[in-house]
Amino acid sequence: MMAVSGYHGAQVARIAREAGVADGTVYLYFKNKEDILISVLRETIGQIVTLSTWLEGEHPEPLTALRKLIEAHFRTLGQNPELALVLQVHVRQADRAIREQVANMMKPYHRTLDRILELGQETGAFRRPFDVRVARRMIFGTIDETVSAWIFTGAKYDLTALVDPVYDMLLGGVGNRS
Amino acid sequence: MMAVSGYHGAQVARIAREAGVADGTVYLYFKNKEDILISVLRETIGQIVTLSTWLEGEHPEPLTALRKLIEAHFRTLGQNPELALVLQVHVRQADRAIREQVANMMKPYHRTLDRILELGQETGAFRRPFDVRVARRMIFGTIDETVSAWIFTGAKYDLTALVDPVYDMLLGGVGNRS
Amino acid sequence: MMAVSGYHGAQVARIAREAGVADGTVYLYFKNKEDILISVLRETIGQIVTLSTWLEGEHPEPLTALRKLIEAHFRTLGQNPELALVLQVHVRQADRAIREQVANMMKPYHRTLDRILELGQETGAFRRPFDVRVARRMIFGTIDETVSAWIFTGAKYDLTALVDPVYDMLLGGVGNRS
Amino acid sequence: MMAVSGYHGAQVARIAREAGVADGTVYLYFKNKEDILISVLRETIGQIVTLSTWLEGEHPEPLTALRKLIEAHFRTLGQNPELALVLQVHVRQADRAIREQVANMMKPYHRTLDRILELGQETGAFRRPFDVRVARRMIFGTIDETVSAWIFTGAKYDLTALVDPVYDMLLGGVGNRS
DNA sequence: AATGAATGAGGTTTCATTCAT
DNA sequence: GATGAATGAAACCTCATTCAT
Repeated sequence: MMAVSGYHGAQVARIAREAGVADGTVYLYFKNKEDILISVLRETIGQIVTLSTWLEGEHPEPLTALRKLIEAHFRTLGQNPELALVLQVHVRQADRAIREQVANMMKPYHRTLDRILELGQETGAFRRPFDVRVARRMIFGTIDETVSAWIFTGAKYDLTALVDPVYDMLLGGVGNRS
Repeated sequence: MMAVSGYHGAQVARIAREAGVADGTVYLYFKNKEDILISVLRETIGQIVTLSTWLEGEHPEPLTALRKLIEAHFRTLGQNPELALVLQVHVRQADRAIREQVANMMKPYHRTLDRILELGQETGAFRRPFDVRVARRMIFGTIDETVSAWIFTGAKYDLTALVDPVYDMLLGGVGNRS
Repeated sequence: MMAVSGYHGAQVARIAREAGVADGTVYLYFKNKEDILISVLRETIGQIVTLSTWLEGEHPEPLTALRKLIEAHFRTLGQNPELALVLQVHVRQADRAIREQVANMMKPYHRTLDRILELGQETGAFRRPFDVRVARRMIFGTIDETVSAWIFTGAKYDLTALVDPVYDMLLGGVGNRS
Repeated sequence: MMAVSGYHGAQVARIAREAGVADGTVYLYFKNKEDILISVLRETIGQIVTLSTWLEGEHPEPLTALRKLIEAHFRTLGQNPELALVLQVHVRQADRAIREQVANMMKPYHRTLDRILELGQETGAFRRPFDVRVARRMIFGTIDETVSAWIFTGAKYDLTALVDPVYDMLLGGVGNRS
């Protein structure tokens, strides 16, 4: 009951209407408006986080793990532009408290990335030396910017088609090493 | 008079208070609330955009141009955390109209990046093949995420110290090509 | 619910208070402040206009029609001093846009008056020659001034008692033709 | 200095600009905004009132006096549409206190009208019986409506051309006495 | 005498939240 | 459980008025 699908970053009245219930009914399921956003986020972010952790276990090879991670991220949001909109746009409209909660939710994801990177450096799959935090921010920033660009242009193309180009780009960088 | 330094994101009353003037005074210098934000942004973004264009002309060598671009971006925002906060946080809280104006302001910057990338591919400074848009989003996304991380942790360290690590990361990627 | 009786001319807060509801409640029934005034006017003017048109059809005899018109006008406003106050005072405080809408609402009334006057001239009930517009303005101006005087003195006496004196006055003028 | 010509029913800033002085300067000549309106009114109404009293003395014959009165009224306002606008429109936008002051200023005018009417009834120039107040309201209402119509259509035609038609109308009424 | 930048009270409108039904 | 009419705090903005220069 009361699927939190229709969060458009708008008035509670609109959320209620899109969920097909009365305004007051919303408050039977959520404490307040902030709680609605948090719930939507927990659901979406949780999905990505859970998937990333599971993938890490499933694919011990760092290169494969990284590729699967990107794929999971793009697939999850690509299948649900509405939720991507919330994540890329509306979260940033929220106040400090919410943004901190989101940051906390994302932490496992960042730690997974860190572990993949560290393991890859140990196994020689990734080159040395680089600061793991810098690399993590590059990976996350690139994914984030790619999703945002996709959202802002109207989510018209297939996001998963960018998994390999982005993966290659992150792996090889722009420089010509030869 | 009425320096636009104190834009902390929210009510006109707060902006006025932080600027040390009465509510109504704000409207002697700005048409409306949106105008305040746009003004702050034009100033900051304009600075980055102008600098990037100038740097491109000054440094014909693509690798140097890219490094200088990152340096200019980090230096401009690093010197003014307050404005960085507006750019990284408050712009995204604004409505569609403002975000589109910001996107337009940023276009020259993106085009500069594209030109640097294309030139680098021609001269062999950058490797082939890669999609310029994907590369541009990686570069911009990485810079953006790096600045955001800096802001969210309280702008405590020196942002320009990250110019070289980020530059190297973007150039080499995470992969081990040997 | 939310009878539009309590329009006393000024702040929405006052209108709300006099209607016994909260400020925000007003906006459940009216789009904005202008809409409140327009609604009150449409109701009152509509009543007078409708009545005048109906009377014109009912009483083909121009003299009777004119008398009935004056009676209808005085009776409608006489029964509702509050609405008369709005019509005689507050409309004139409104901006150009509203006054033009009111002028449009009144047009059928003026046309009815014109038709009665023209018919009366043809049948010989009214004297020739006179400019219908001048006559119409005399009739309307006299009615209007009579109502205004009644309002400004506190609506203490019975307005309908003036139907015959005004009717006689308009018919005979002040001059002594003998 | 500071001719009160440019009262457009608007902001003090506009009045000041049209008078070619700074905002603050207005307050050297007027106590407050209400005082500006009152001054403009005293000037205009005073002119009409003075003229009407003088005319009454100058023309002992009631019929002539009435005609001269209408002429004075139309000529005064006809020569100065700006002031007519204030009188016909902006006064009615003012609050109760101002309207009462205006009513007081107009009293001598109304008394003059009353005296002319009473004298006319005694001399037989005007017919008996009619209630002087009803007649006065007819005369004043007709004049007022005629001026208002002239103003609202943009003050394009010559108002004084209506002196005789209106005078005849008021004298003869619409009825056919034969 | 004159200025005009600054003020801040007060107006309209929105919308998250409540509660009687 | 569900409703949705009603609420009222709070936001933006205007403009008559003041006062240091």
